[in-house]
Amino acid sequence: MAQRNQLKYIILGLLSEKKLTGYDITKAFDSDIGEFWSANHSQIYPLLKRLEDDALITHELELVGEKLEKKLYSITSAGKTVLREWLSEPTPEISATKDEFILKLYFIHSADDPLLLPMLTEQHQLHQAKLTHLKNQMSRKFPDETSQNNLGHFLILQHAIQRETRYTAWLQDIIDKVSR
Amino acid sequence: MAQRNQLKYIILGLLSEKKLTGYDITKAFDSDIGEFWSANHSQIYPLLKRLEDDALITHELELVGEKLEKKLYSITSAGKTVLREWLSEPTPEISATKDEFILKLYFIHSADDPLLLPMLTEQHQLHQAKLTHLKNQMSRKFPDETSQNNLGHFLILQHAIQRETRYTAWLQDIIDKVSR
DNA sequence: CCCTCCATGTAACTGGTTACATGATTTC
DNA sequence: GAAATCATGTAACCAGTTACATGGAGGG
Repeated sequence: MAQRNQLKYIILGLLSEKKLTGYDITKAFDSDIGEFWSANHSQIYPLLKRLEDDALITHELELVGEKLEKKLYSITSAGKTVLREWLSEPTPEISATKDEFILKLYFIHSADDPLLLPMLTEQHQLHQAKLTHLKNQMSRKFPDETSQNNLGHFLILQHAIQRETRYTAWLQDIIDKVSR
Repeated sequence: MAQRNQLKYIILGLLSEKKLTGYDITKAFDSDIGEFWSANHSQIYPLLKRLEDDALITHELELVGEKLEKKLYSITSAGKTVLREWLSEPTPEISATKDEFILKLYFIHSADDPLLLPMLTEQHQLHQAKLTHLKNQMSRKFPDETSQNNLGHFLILQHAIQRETRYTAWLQDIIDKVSR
């Protein structure tokens, strides 16, 4: 997608909470944020430089051990303004959910197609695993059902769990009908 | 996404049903397939050329009126093989659902944030509209609840309707809690 | 004759992935 | 001392968007 840099806002959003290195930001996509977005370090480092050029962030050097200097980035007030503006803007797009399985399914015209059942069971397993993972995340991050100072994260997890629950149920339903 | 060309398979899939021009394929993304995928003609035309170079499709010229020649593309048997192989392959990725609203929500930490309620109501309206549209599509395309020779399309519509139903209910639930 | 739709292309640019490349620190 | 992890970058490439560009056919 050659769209308006959304990664930019993720970085600003993360830095608005605390100071982070490029490496920390990269890591964030393996955990929390990885649940619904992805990015590689090769994309992050150049973007950090660009954001600093635009004065939305700055960095200070921190010495680790003898030689290793890491760059601790923090958001500037200009950066905070840009972030807040983005949050305030309307979000009128409903992304086209590019799910490859759904795409394949579109080209399965008949219930008799021998590919159908294997496809369905594979996806069911995947989404079941994802659901389990999400539920674990939920009980790890929000053990006492209070969303504390992290309402957004709580809601997103809740949303994802509902989505995967619905997805697996849908698949199960088709499996039942097809294999009957 | 710089991933394995999925558009390629969409084109092969569409051509496996009937002969189409580049224009027809472009149009397909405004209706049926547009429900879950998007593509521009500027991406389609060069790809058609590439697929023809790879002998997965061919074209014949058809004269319209006096001068206008349109290219009617059809799939070759090599193309059919490639399509079938793609359908047979596992689909082990769960795409990261890049939903900008979800992203924004992640950075809303408190229920007191004045941006929260407007965001929620905006999204509720959008997804409600989408749901209505999908239901219309369903009754237009499958008026008598039989999925005929188009099982895949039927299932995808069903899935999308369930997804949007779930999405709007989730939003409504948060709205109720926040505005209470 | 004008407007809409049919029809096909190219160019410039941005976003994102994969691969290349290097070196320090920590842990076992 | 070896392996895993921390830490930062660049280069090549592919996917996808926006804009540029052209012209015929059909309907009113």
